[in-house]
Amino acid sequence: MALRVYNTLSGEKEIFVPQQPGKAGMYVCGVTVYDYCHIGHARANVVFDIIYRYLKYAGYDVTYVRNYTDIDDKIINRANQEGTDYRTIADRYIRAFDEDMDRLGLARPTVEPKATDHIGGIVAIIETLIEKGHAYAADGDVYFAVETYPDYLKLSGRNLEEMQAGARVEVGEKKRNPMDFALWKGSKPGEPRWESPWGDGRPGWHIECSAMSMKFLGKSFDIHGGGKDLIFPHHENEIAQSEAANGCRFVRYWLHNGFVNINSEKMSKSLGNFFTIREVLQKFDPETLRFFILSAHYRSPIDFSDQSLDEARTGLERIYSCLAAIDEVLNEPSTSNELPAVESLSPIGLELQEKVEQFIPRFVEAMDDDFNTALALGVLFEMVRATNRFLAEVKEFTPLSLSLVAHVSHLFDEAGGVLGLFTSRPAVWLEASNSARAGQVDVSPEEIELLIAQRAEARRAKDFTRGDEIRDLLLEKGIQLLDSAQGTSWKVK
RNA sequence: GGCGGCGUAGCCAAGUGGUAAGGCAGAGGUCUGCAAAACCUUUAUUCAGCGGUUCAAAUCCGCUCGCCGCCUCCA
Repeated sequence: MALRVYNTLSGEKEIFVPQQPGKAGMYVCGVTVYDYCHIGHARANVVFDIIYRYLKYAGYDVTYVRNYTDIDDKIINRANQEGTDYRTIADRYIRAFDEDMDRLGLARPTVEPKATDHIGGIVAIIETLIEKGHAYAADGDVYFAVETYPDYLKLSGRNLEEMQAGARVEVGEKKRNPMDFALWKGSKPGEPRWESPWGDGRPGWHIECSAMSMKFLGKSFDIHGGGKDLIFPHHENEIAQSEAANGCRFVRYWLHNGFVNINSEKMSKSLGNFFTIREVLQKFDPETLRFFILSAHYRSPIDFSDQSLDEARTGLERIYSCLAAIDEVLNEPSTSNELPAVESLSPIGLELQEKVEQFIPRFVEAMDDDFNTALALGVLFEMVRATNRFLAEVKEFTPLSLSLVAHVSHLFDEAGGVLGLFTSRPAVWLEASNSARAGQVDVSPEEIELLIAQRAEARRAKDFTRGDEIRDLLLEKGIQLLDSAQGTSWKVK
Protein backbone atom coordinates (compact mmCIF):
# COMPACT_ATOMS: atom_id res chain seq x y z
CA MET A 1 0.00 0.00 0.00
CA ALA A 2 1.39 3.33 -1.00
CA LEU A 3 1.46 6.54 0.99
CA ARG A 4 -1.82 8.39 0.81
CA VAL A 5 -2.20 12.00 1.89
CA TYR A 6 -5.26 14.18 2.32
CA ASN A 7 -5.02 17.04 -0.12
CA THR A 8 -6.98 20.12 0.90
CA LEU A 9 -7.17 21.13 -2.75
CA SER A 10 -9.12 18.06 -3.82
CA GLY A 11 -10.70 17.34 -0.44
CA GLU A 12 -9.63 13.71 -0.77
CA LYS A 13 -6.88 11.35 0.16
CA GLU A 14 -4.59 10.88 -2.81
CA ILE A 15 -1.72 8.54 -3.49
CA PHE A 16 1.48 10.49 -2.99
CA VAL A 17 3.37 10.67 -6.26
CA PRO A 18 6.31 13.06 -6.05
CA GLN A 19 7.32 15.23 -8.94
CA GLN A 20 10.66 13.47 -9.18
CA PRO A 21 10.82 9.80 -8.23
CA GLY A 22 12.57 9.27 -4.92
CA LYS A 23 12.58 12.94 -4.00
CA ALA A 24 10.15 15.06 -2.04
CA GLY A 25 10.06 18.82 -1.71
CA MET A 26 8.16 20.21 1.23
CA TYR A 27 7.48 23.77 2.36
CA VAL A 28 5.83 24.60 5.66
CA CYS A 29 4.82 28.07 6.75
CA GLY A 30 6.78 28.89 9.85
CA VAL A 31 6.02 31.49 12.45
CA THR A 32 5.93 35.23 12.55
CA VAL A 33 8.55 35.95 15.16
CA TYR A 34 7.04 38.58 17.42
CA ASP A 35 6.27 36.54 20.56
CA TYR A 36 6.79 33.18 22.24
CA CYS A 37 5.15 30.23 20.55
CA HIS A 38 2.05 28.61 22.00
CA ILE A 39 1.15 24.95 21.86
CA GLY A 40 -0.79 25.47 18.66
CA HIS A 41 2.55 26.24 17.05
CA ALA A 42 3.96 23.21 18.81
CA ARG A 43 1.34 21.02 17.22
CA ALA A 44 1.83 22.34 13.72
CA ASN A 45 5.57 21.95 13.91
CA VAL A 46 5.49 18.52 15.51
CA VAL A 47 3.00 17.32 12.91
CA PHE A 48 5.17 18.39 10.01
CA ASP A 49 8.24 17.09 11.77
CA ILE A 50 6.61 13.66 11.76
CA ILE A 51 5.67 14.01 8.11
CA TYR A 52 9.25 15.00 7.31
CA ARG A 53 10.63 12.07 9.27
CA TYR A 54 8.21 9.61 7.79
CA LEU A 55 8.96 10.69 4.21
CA LYS A 56 12.62 10.12 4.92
CA TYR A 57 11.84 6.78 6.55
CA ALA A 58 9.85 5.83 3.45
CA GLY A 59 13.01 6.36 1.47
CA TYR A 60 12.53 9.80 -0.03
CA ASP A 61 15.31 12.29 -0.35
CA VAL A 62 13.44 15.13 1.32
CA THR A 63 14.09 18.83 1.09
CA TYR A 64 12.19 20.45 3.93
CA VAL A 65 11.91 24.24 3.96
CA ARG A 66 10.41 26.06 6.93
CA ASN A 67 10.60 29.82 6.96
CA TYR A 68 10.75 32.53 9.55
CA THR A 69 8.56 35.53 8.85
CA ASP A 70 10.85 38.19 10.27
CA ILE A 71 9.22 41.31 8.87
CA ASP A 72 5.58 42.08 9.49
CA ASP A 73 3.24 44.62 11.11
CA LYS A 74 3.15 42.76 14.39
CA ILE A 75 6.91 42.68 14.65
CA ILE A 76 7.07 46.39 13.93
CA ASN A 77 4.39 47.11 16.52
CA ARG A 78 6.20 45.10 19.10
CA ALA A 79 9.44 46.89 18.34
CA ASN A 80 7.70 50.26 18.70
CA GLN A 81 6.22 49.20 22.05
CA GLU A 82 9.63 48.27 23.35
CA GLY A 83 11.38 51.22 21.74
CA THR A 84 13.68 48.99 19.78
CA ASP A 85 14.05 47.97 16.14
CA TYR A 86 12.32 45.14 14.32
CA ARG A 87 15.56 43.15 13.98
CA THR A 88 16.03 42.90 17.73
CA ILE A 89 12.51 41.54 18.15
CA ALA A 90 12.78 39.14 15.23
CA ASP A 91 16.15 37.75 16.33
CA ARG A 92 14.98 37.32 19.91
CA TYR A 93 11.95 35.26 18.93
CA ILE A 94 13.79 33.30 16.29
CA ARG A 95 16.10 32.18 19.07
CA ALA A 96 13.14 31.39 21.31
CA PHE A 97 11.47 29.41 18.55
CA ASP A 98 14.63 27.39 17.96
CA GLU A 99 14.96 26.66 21.66
CA ASP A 100 11.35 25.52 21.91
CA MET A 101 11.56 23.29 18.86
CA ASP A 102 14.83 21.79 20.02
CA ARG A 103 13.27 20.94 23.34
CA LEU A 104 10.38 19.29 21.58
CA GLY A 105 12.91 17.17 19.74
CA LEU A 106 12.18 18.41 16.23
CA ALA A 107 14.55 17.52 13.45
CA ARG A 108 15.99 20.62 11.83
CA PRO A 109 14.56 21.32 8.37
CA THR A 110 16.90 21.29 5.40
CA VAL A 111 16.61 25.07 5.08
CA GLU A 112 15.17 27.71 7.42
CA PRO A 113 15.12 30.87 5.38
CA LYS A 114 14.17 34.31 6.61
CA ALA A 115 11.92 36.57 4.59
CA THR A 116 14.30 39.51 4.86
CA ASP A 117 17.08 37.50 3.21
CA HIS A 118 14.94 37.10 0.10
CA ILE A 119 13.81 40.60 -0.75
CA GLY A 120 15.49 40.32 -4.14
CA GLY A 121 13.49 37.25 -5.08
CA ILE A 122 10.33 38.87 -3.82
CA VAL A 123 10.86 41.99 -5.91
CA ALA A 124 11.58 39.84 -8.96
CA ILE A 125 8.28 37.97 -8.64
CA ILE A 126 6.37 41.21 -8.20
CA GLU A 127 8.01 42.63 -11.33
CA THR A 128 6.98 39.55 -13.28
CA LEU A 129 3.44 39.84 -11.99
CA ILE A 130 3.24 43.48 -13.05
CA GLU A 131 4.69 42.63 -16.48
CA LYS A 132 2.09 39.94 -16.96
CA GLY A 133 -0.69 42.25 -15.91
CA HIS A 134 -1.51 40.42 -12.65
CA ALA A 135 -0.38 43.21 -10.38
CA TYR A 136 -0.37 46.97 -10.30
CA ALA A 137 1.52 49.65 -8.42
CA ALA A 138 -0.52 52.21 -6.56
CA ASP A 139 1.10 55.03 -4.68
CA GLY A 140 4.07 53.12 -3.30
CA ASP A 141 2.13 49.88 -2.76
CA VAL A 142 1.75 47.00 -5.17
CA TYR A 143 -1.38 44.86 -5.24
CA PHE A 144 -2.25 41.56 -6.82
CA ALA A 145 -5.33 41.85 -9.03
CA VAL A 146 -7.40 38.82 -8.09
CA GLU A 147 -9.71 39.14 -11.09
CA THR A 148 -6.79 38.38 -13.42
CA TYR A 149 -6.37 34.94 -11.92
CA PRO A 150 -9.47 32.84 -12.68
CA ASP A 151 -8.55 30.02 -10.27
CA TYR A 152 -8.51 32.34 -7.28
CA LEU A 153 -10.12 30.73 -4.18
CA LYS A 154 -9.82 27.21 -5.57
CA LEU A 155 -8.14 25.98 -2.40
CA SER A 156 -10.72 27.25 0.07
CA GLY A 157 -13.64 26.63 -2.26
CA ARG A 158 -15.01 30.11 -2.01
CA ASN A 159 -16.65 32.38 -4.45
CA LEU A 160 -15.24 35.78 -5.34
CA GLU A 161 -18.58 37.48 -5.85
CA GLU A 162 -19.91 36.38 -2.50
CA MET A 163 -16.73 37.34 -0.73
CA GLN A 164 -16.86 40.78 -2.30
CA ALA A 165 -20.41 41.12 -1.16
CA GLY A 166 -19.33 40.34 2.39
CA ALA A 167 -19.80 43.33 4.62
CA ARG A 168 -16.52 42.81 6.40
CA VAL A 169 -14.35 43.40 3.40
CA GLU A 170 -13.37 47.02 3.32
CA VAL A 171 -12.38 48.73 0.15
CA GLY A 172 -8.85 50.01 0.48
CA GLU A 173 -8.78 53.24 -1.46
CA LYS A 174 -5.72 52.17 -3.41
CA LYS A 175 -7.17 48.81 -4.40
CA ARG A 176 -9.04 48.31 -7.64
CA ASN A 177 -10.92 45.38 -6.20
CA PRO A 178 -11.59 44.99 -2.48
CA MET A 179 -10.22 41.45 -2.62
CA ASP A 180 -6.88 42.51 -4.06
CA PHE A 181 -4.04 41.97 -1.62
CA ALA A 182 -0.72 43.67 -1.03
CA LEU A 183 2.47 42.31 -2.56
CA TRP A 184 4.52 45.29 -1.50
CA LYS A 185 3.81 47.93 1.12
CA GLY A 186 5.34 51.36 0.98
CA SER A 187 7.10 52.17 4.25
CA LYS A 188 5.94 54.91 6.53
CA PRO A 189 8.62 57.13 8.05
CA GLY A 190 10.67 55.25 10.62
CA GLU A 191 9.60 51.82 9.41
CA PRO A 192 12.01 49.19 8.12
CA ARG A 193 12.54 49.62 4.40
CA TRP A 194 14.06 48.02 1.36
CA GLU A 195 14.58 49.61 -2.03
CA SER A 196 12.30 48.67 -4.85
CA PRO A 197 11.17 49.98 -8.25
CA TRP A 198 8.04 51.28 -6.49
CA GLY A 199 9.84 53.12 -3.74
CA ASP A 200 11.14 52.03 -0.36
CA GLY A 201 8.96 49.50 1.37
CA ARG A 202 8.61 45.96 2.58
CA PRO A 203 7.02 42.80 1.29
CA GLY A 204 3.39 41.85 1.90
CA TRP A 205 2.81 38.78 4.01
CA HIS A 206 2.14 36.16 1.36
CA ILE A 207 4.77 36.90 -1.24
CA GLU A 208 7.71 35.79 0.90
CA CYS A 209 6.53 32.18 0.88
CA SER A 210 6.20 32.23 -2.89
CA ALA A 211 9.73 33.59 -3.21
CA MET A 212 11.39 31.27 -0.73
CA SER A 213 9.66 28.10 -1.87
CA MET A 214 10.58 28.88 -5.46
CA LYS A 215 14.18 29.53 -4.54
CA PHE A 216 14.68 26.27 -2.67
CA LEU A 217 12.13 23.93 -4.23
CA GLY A 218 11.44 25.33 -7.68
CA LYS A 219 8.35 26.72 -9.34
CA SER A 220 6.43 23.54 -8.68
CA PHE A 221 6.92 21.22 -5.74
CA ASP A 222 5.29 18.40 -3.82
CA ILE A 223 4.00 19.34 -0.39
CA HIS A 224 2.99 22.62 1.18
CA GLY A 225 1.83 22.60 4.77
CA GLY A 226 0.56 24.80 7.53
CA GLY A 227 -2.30 25.25 9.97
CA LYS A 228 -5.88 25.12 8.75
CA ASP A 229 -6.22 28.81 9.40
CA LEU A 230 -3.72 29.57 6.67
CA ILE A 231 -5.89 28.15 3.91
CA PHE A 232 -7.49 31.53 3.45
CA PRO A 233 -6.12 33.98 2.75
CA HIS A 234 -2.46 33.04 3.02
CA HIS A 235 -2.23 29.89 0.94
CA GLU A 236 -4.87 31.04 -1.46
CA ASN A 237 -2.80 34.13 -2.16
CA GLU A 238 0.40 32.15 -2.47
CA ILE A 239 -1.21 30.03 -5.15
CA ALA A 240 -2.43 33.07 -7.03
CA GLN A 241 0.95 34.80 -6.97
CA SER A 242 3.05 31.79 -7.80
CA GLU A 243 0.86 30.33 -10.50
CA ALA A 244 0.18 33.69 -12.12
CA ALA A 245 3.91 34.49 -12.15
CA ASN A 246 5.23 31.09 -13.19
CA GLY A 247 2.42 29.82 -15.35
CA CYS A 248 2.55 26.36 -13.85
CA ARG A 249 1.08 24.40 -10.98
CA PHE A 250 2.49 25.63 -7.67
CA VAL A 251 1.94 22.74 -5.25
CA ARG A 252 0.85 19.15 -5.74
CA TYR A 253 -0.39 18.37 -2.22
CA TRP A 254 -1.72 20.84 0.32
CA LEU A 255 -1.63 19.55 3.90
CA HIS A 256 -3.22 21.37 6.83
CA ASN A 257 -3.17 20.50 10.51
CA GLY A 258 -6.09 20.98 12.89
CA PHE A 259 -6.13 23.31 15.86
CA VAL A 260 -5.39 22.94 19.50
CA ASN A 261 -8.53 23.79 21.44
CA ILE A 262 -9.15 24.92 24.97
CA ASN A 263 -12.58 23.80 26.13
CA SER A 264 -13.46 22.99 22.54
CA GLU A 265 -12.56 26.46 21.37
CA LYS A 266 -9.66 27.37 19.18
CA MET A 267 -6.62 28.52 21.06
CA SER A 268 -5.52 31.87 19.75
CA LYS A 269 -3.81 35.04 20.66
CA SER A 270 -6.86 37.13 19.99
CA LEU A 271 -9.03 35.02 22.31
CA GLY A 272 -6.29 35.12 24.92
CA ASN A 273 -6.82 31.45 25.80
CA PHE A 274 -3.36 30.23 24.91
CA PHE A 275 -0.47 28.59 26.70
CA THR A 276 3.07 29.05 25.54
CA ILE A 277 5.25 26.05 24.95
CA ARG A 278 7.56 27.20 27.72
CA GLU A 279 4.72 27.37 30.23
CA VAL A 280 3.59 23.88 29.41
CA LEU A 281 7.11 22.48 29.53
CA GLN A 282 7.47 23.74 33.08
CA LYS A 283 4.87 21.21 34.11
CA PHE A 284 5.22 18.49 31.52
CA ASP A 285 8.02 16.66 29.84
CA PRO A 286 8.53 17.61 26.15
CA GLU A 287 8.04 14.05 25.07
CA THR A 288 4.72 13.96 26.90
CA LEU A 289 3.56 16.97 24.90
CA ARG A 290 4.71 15.32 21.69
CA PHE A 291 2.98 12.08 22.66
CA PHE A 292 -0.22 14.00 23.36
CA ILE A 293 -0.07 15.64 19.95
CA LEU A 294 0.48 12.32 18.22
CA SER A 295 -2.38 10.63 20.04
CA ALA A 296 -4.88 12.20 17.65
CA HIS A 297 -4.89 12.41 13.88
CA TYR A 298 -3.18 15.58 12.69
CA ARG A 299 -6.25 16.96 10.96
CA SER A 300 -8.60 16.61 13.95
CA PRO A 301 -8.90 19.23 16.62
CA ILE A 302 -7.38 18.27 19.97
CA ASP A 303 -8.51 19.59 23.31
CA PHE A 304 -5.69 20.69 25.55
CA SER A 305 -5.98 20.40 29.32
CA ASP A 306 -3.88 19.30 32.28
CA GLN A 307 -5.94 16.16 32.41
CA SER A 308 -5.25 15.21 28.81
CA LEU A 309 -1.53 15.84 29.33
CA ASP A 310 -1.63 13.74 32.49
CA GLU A 311 -3.19 10.91 30.53
CA ALA A 312 -0.59 11.26 27.82
CA ARG A 313 2.12 11.07 30.47
CA THR A 314 0.61 7.93 31.96
CA GLY A 315 0.46 6.30 28.56
CA LEU A 316 4.02 7.23 27.70
CA GLU A 317 5.11 5.97 31.11
CA ARG A 318 3.57 2.62 30.30
CA ILE A 319 5.71 2.35 27.21
CA TYR A 320 8.87 3.57 28.92
CA SER A 321 8.30 1.12 31.78
CA CYS A 322 8.17 -1.68 29.29
CA LEU A 323 11.34 -0.41 27.60
CA ALA A 324 13.07 -0.19 30.96
CA ALA A 325 12.13 -3.79 31.69
CA ILE A 326 13.51 -4.79 28.30
CA ASP A 327 16.75 -2.97 29.05
CA GLU A 328 17.12 -4.81 32.32
CA VAL A 329 16.73 -8.15 30.64
CA LEU A 330 19.15 -7.32 27.87
CA ASN A 331 21.77 -5.87 30.17
CA GLU A 332 21.68 -8.71 32.64
CA PRO A 333 24.37 -11.32 32.12
CA SER A 334 22.81 -14.46 30.76
CA THR A 335 21.64 -16.72 33.58
CA SER A 336 21.79 -20.03 31.82
CA ASN A 337 24.79 -21.16 29.89
CA GLU A 338 23.36 -24.46 28.86
CA LEU A 339 21.62 -24.26 25.56
CA PRO A 340 18.48 -26.33 25.43
CA ALA A 341 18.75 -28.96 22.77
CA VAL A 342 15.50 -27.94 21.16
CA GLU A 343 14.47 -24.46 22.01
CA SER A 344 10.93 -23.35 21.42
CA LEU A 345 8.70 -20.53 22.47
CA SER A 346 5.67 -20.80 24.70
CA PRO A 347 2.29 -19.71 23.36
CA ILE A 348 2.89 -16.29 24.90
CA GLY A 349 6.30 -16.17 23.27
CA LEU A 350 4.78 -17.11 19.94
CA GLU A 351 2.21 -14.39 20.35
CA LEU A 352 4.95 -11.83 20.94
CA GLN A 353 6.85 -13.15 17.96
CA GLU A 354 3.76 -12.66 15.84
CA LYS A 355 3.37 -9.09 17.07
CA VAL A 356 7.02 -8.50 16.30
CA GLU A 357 6.69 -9.82 12.77
CA GLN A 358 3.55 -7.81 12.09
CA PHE A 359 4.82 -4.65 13.70
CA ILE A 360 6.55 -2.84 10.86
CA PRO A 361 3.91 -3.70 8.24
CA ARG A 362 1.17 -2.46 10.56
CA PHE A 363 3.11 0.63 11.56
CA VAL A 364 3.79 1.48 7.93
CA GLU A 365 0.19 0.85 6.99
CA ALA A 366 -0.96 3.28 9.67
CA MET A 367 1.53 5.97 8.68
CA ASP A 368 0.86 5.44 4.98
CA ASP A 369 -2.77 6.28 5.62
CA ASP A 370 -2.33 10.04 5.84
CA PHE A 371 0.10 9.80 8.74
CA ASN A 372 -2.26 8.11 11.18
CA THR A 373 -0.09 8.42 14.27
CA ALA A 374 -2.95 7.57 16.63
CA LEU A 375 -3.33 4.20 14.97
CA ALA A 376 0.44 3.73 14.93
CA LEU A 377 0.54 4.29 18.69
CA GLY A 378 -2.20 1.69 19.09
CA VAL A 379 0.01 -0.82 17.27
CA LEU A 380 2.84 0.15 19.60
CA PHE A 381 0.71 -0.46 22.68
CA GLU A 382 -0.26 -3.90 21.45
CA MET A 383 3.40 -4.80 21.31
CA VAL A 384 3.88 -3.37 24.80
CA ARG A 385 1.23 -5.66 26.17
CA ALA A 386 2.60 -8.71 24.40
CA THR A 387 6.08 -7.87 25.68
CA ASN A 388 4.90 -7.38 29.26
CA ARG A 389 3.18 -10.73 29.17
CA PHE A 390 6.28 -12.40 27.86
CA LEU A 391 8.59 -10.78 30.40
CA ALA A 392 6.22 -11.69 33.22
CA GLU A 393 6.20 -15.31 32.14
CA VAL A 394 9.83 -16.00 31.37
CA LYS A 395 11.96 -17.01 34.32
CA GLU A 396 15.17 -17.86 32.52
CA PHE A 397 16.15 -16.16 29.34
CA THR A 398 17.46 -18.39 26.63
CA PRO A 399 19.26 -17.12 23.53
CA LEU A 400 16.02 -17.42 21.60
CA SER A 401 13.94 -15.42 24.06
CA LEU A 402 16.70 -12.86 24.45
CA SER A 403 16.88 -12.32 20.72
CA LEU A 404 13.11 -11.88 20.64
CA VAL A 405 13.32 -9.21 23.33
CA ALA A 406 16.20 -7.55 21.51
CA HIS A 407 14.09 -7.52 18.38
CA VAL A 408 11.30 -5.72 20.26
CA SER A 409 13.83 -3.19 21.43
CA HIS A 410 14.99 -2.51 17.89
CA LEU A 411 11.44 -2.07 16.68
CA PHE A 412 10.76 0.54 19.34
CA ASP A 413 13.91 2.36 18.27
CA GLU A 414 12.83 2.25 14.66
CA ALA A 415 9.30 3.51 15.30
CA GLY A 416 10.59 5.97 17.88
CA GLY A 417 12.92 7.40 15.28
CA VAL A 418 9.95 8.20 13.04
CA LEU A 419 7.72 9.52 15.80
CA GLY A 420 10.47 11.37 17.62
CA LEU A 421 9.73 9.37 20.76
CA PHE A 422 11.71 7.13 23.11
CA THR A 423 14.81 9.18 22.60
CA SER A 424 15.80 8.98 26.25
CA ARG A 425 17.16 5.97 28.05
CA PRO A 426 14.03 4.47 29.65
CA ALA A 427 15.33 4.29 33.19
CA VAL A 428 16.60 7.85 32.94
CA TRP A 429 13.33 9.15 31.52
CA LEU A 430 11.25 7.42 34.19
CA GLU A 431 13.54 8.71 36.89
CA ALA A 432 13.42 12.24 35.50
CA SER A 433 9.66 12.14 35.09
CA ASN A 434 9.30 10.96 38.65
CA SER A 435 11.64 13.46 40.23
CA ALA A 436 10.17 16.32 38.21
CA ARG A 437 6.83 15.54 39.72
CA ALA A 438 8.38 15.01 43.11
CA GLY A 439 8.95 18.76 43.11
CA GLN A 440 5.17 19.17 43.27
CA VAL A 441 4.90 17.10 46.45
CA ASP A 442 5.69 18.46 49.89
CA VAL A 443 8.05 15.69 50.91
CA SER A 444 11.67 15.73 49.92
CA PRO A 445 13.28 12.69 48.32
CA GLU A 446 15.58 12.48 51.36
CA GLU A 447 12.62 12.25 53.71
CA ILE A 448 11.06 9.61 51.51
CA GLU A 449 14.23 7.54 51.49
CA LEU A 450 14.47 7.86 55.25
CA LEU A 451 10.90 6.67 55.71
CA ILE A 452 11.47 3.81 53.32
CA ALA A 453 14.46 2.71 55.38
CA GLN A 454 12.41 2.89 58.58
CA ARG A 455 9.68 0.90 56.95
CA ALA A 456 12.14 -1.74 55.78
CA GLU A 457 13.42 -1.96 59.36
CA ALA A 458 9.91 -2.40 60.73
CA ARG A 459 9.06 -5.02 58.13
CA ARG A 460 12.21 -6.98 58.92
CA ALA A 461 11.01 -7.01 62.50
CA LYS A 462 7.60 -8.18 61.23
CA ASP A 463 6.10 -4.98 62.56
CA PHE A 464 3.70 -4.68 59.65
CA THR A 465 1.48 -2.21 61.43
CA ARG A 466 4.32 0.29 61.63
CA GLY A 467 5.38 -0.51 58.10
CA ASP A 468 1.89 0.06 56.72
CA GLU A 469 1.59 3.29 58.66
CA ILE A 470 4.61 4.64 56.87
CA ARG A 471 3.33 3.45 53.54
CA ASP A 472 -0.07 5.06 54.11
CA LEU A 473 1.52 8.26 55.36
CA LEU A 474 3.52 8.55 52.14
CA LEU A 475 0.52 7.63 50.05
CA GLU A 476 -1.40 10.45 51.66
CA LYS A 477 1.29 12.81 50.46
CA GLY A 478 1.02 11.37 46.98
CA ILE A 479 3.97 8.99 47.17
CA GLN A 480 3.33 5.45 46.04
CA LEU A 481 5.77 2.79 47.21
CA LEU A 482 6.76 -0.05 44.91
CA ASP A 483 8.20 -3.14 46.55
CA SER A 484 10.27 -5.54 44.54
CA ALA A 485 12.91 -8.17 45.05
CA GLN A 486 15.56 -5.48 44.61
CA GLY A 487 14.08 -3.33 47.34
CA THR A 488 11.58 -0.50 47.57
CA SER A 489 11.34 2.32 45.09
CA TRP A 490 8.75 5.07 44.87
CA LYS A 491 6.92 7.26 42.47
CA VAL A 492 4.58 10.20 42.60
CA LYS A 493 1.01 9.04 42.30
C1' G B 1 -25.56 34.52 5.39
C1' G B 2 -21.57 31.53 2.38
C1' C B 3 -18.08 27.43 2.70
C1' G B 4 -16.02 23.40 5.60
C1' G B 5 -15.51 19.95 9.63
C1' C B 6 -17.12 17.13 13.78
C1' G B 7 -20.69 14.16 17.02
C1' U B 8 -17.88 6.33 18.44
C1' A B 9 -17.91 3.37 26.02
C1' G B 10 -17.14 7.54 32.23
C1' C B 11 -12.98 10.34 29.47
C1' C B 12 -9.38 10.44 25.14
C1' A B 13 -9.28 8.09 20.39
C1' A B 14 -8.68 4.69 15.64
C1' G B 15 -12.00 2.78 12.29
C1' U B 16 -15.13 5.56 4.95
C1' G B 17 -19.58 -0.91 3.01
C1' G B 18 -18.65 -6.95 5.86
C1' U B 19 -20.27 -7.07 11.52
C1' A B 20 -16.58 -1.85 16.94
C1' A B 21 -8.11 -1.02 17.52
C1' G B 22 -5.62 1.25 21.41
C1' G B 23 -4.94 4.45 25.84
C1' C B 24 -6.78 6.52 30.55
C1' A B 25 -10.23 5.64 34.42
C1' G B 26 -13.40 1.51 36.77
C1' A B 27 -14.58 -3.75 38.44
C1' G B 28 -13.00 -8.87 39.53
C1' G B 29 -8.71 -12.21 39.73
C1' U B 30 -3.14 -13.85 39.99
C1' C B 31 1.02 -12.13 42.80
C1' U B 32 1.81 -9.93 47.90
C1' G B 33 2.19 -10.33 55.23
C1' C B 34 -1.41 -6.44 53.34
C1' A B 35 -0.76 -3.17 49.30
C1' A B 36 1.40 -0.97 44.91
C1' A B 37 3.61 -2.27 40.19
C1' A B 38 3.12 -6.09 36.53
C1' C B 39 0.01 -9.73 34.38
C1' C B 40 -5.00 -11.99 33.34
C1' U B 41 -10.28 -11.24 32.73
C1' U B 42 -13.94 -7.68 32.19
C1' U B 43 -16.46 -2.68 30.62
C1' A B 44 -20.28 0.10 23.41
C1' U B 45 -25.72 -5.84 20.60
C1' U B 46 -23.69 -0.46 19.30
C1' C B 47 -21.35 4.36 16.68
C1' A B 48 -26.15 12.17 18.13
C1' G B 49 -31.49 11.30 16.24
C1' C B 50 -34.90 9.95 12.27
C1' G B 51 -35.60 8.03 7.47
C1' G B 52 -33.44 5.85 2.76
C1' U B 53 -29.94 2.79 -0.55
C1' U B 54 -27.79 -2.30 0.05
C1' C B 55 -27.60 -9.30 1.01
C1' A B 56 -24.71 -6.17 4.45
C1' A B 57 -23.75 0.86 7.05
C1' A B 58 -20.44 3.77 12.48
C1' U B 59 -19.00 3.86 7.38
C1' C B 60 -23.05 5.87 1.33
C1' C B 61 -27.59 9.41 0.62
C1' G B 62 -31.43 12.83 2.77
C1' C B 63 -33.42 15.46 6.85
C1' U B 64 -33.18 17.05 12.11
C1' C B 65 -30.50 18.35 16.55
C1' G B 66 -25.87 19.78 18.89
C1' C B 67 -20.67 21.54 18.77
C1' C B 68 -16.64 23.85 16.18
C1' G B 69 -13.71 26.31 12.34
C1' C B 70 -12.81 29.69 8.11
C1' C B 71 -14.93 34.05 5.66
C1' U B 72 -10.09 39.99 9.44
C1' C B 73 -4.11 38.81 11.83
C1' C B 74 -3.63 33.68 13.40
C1' A B 75 -0.30 26.99 13.45
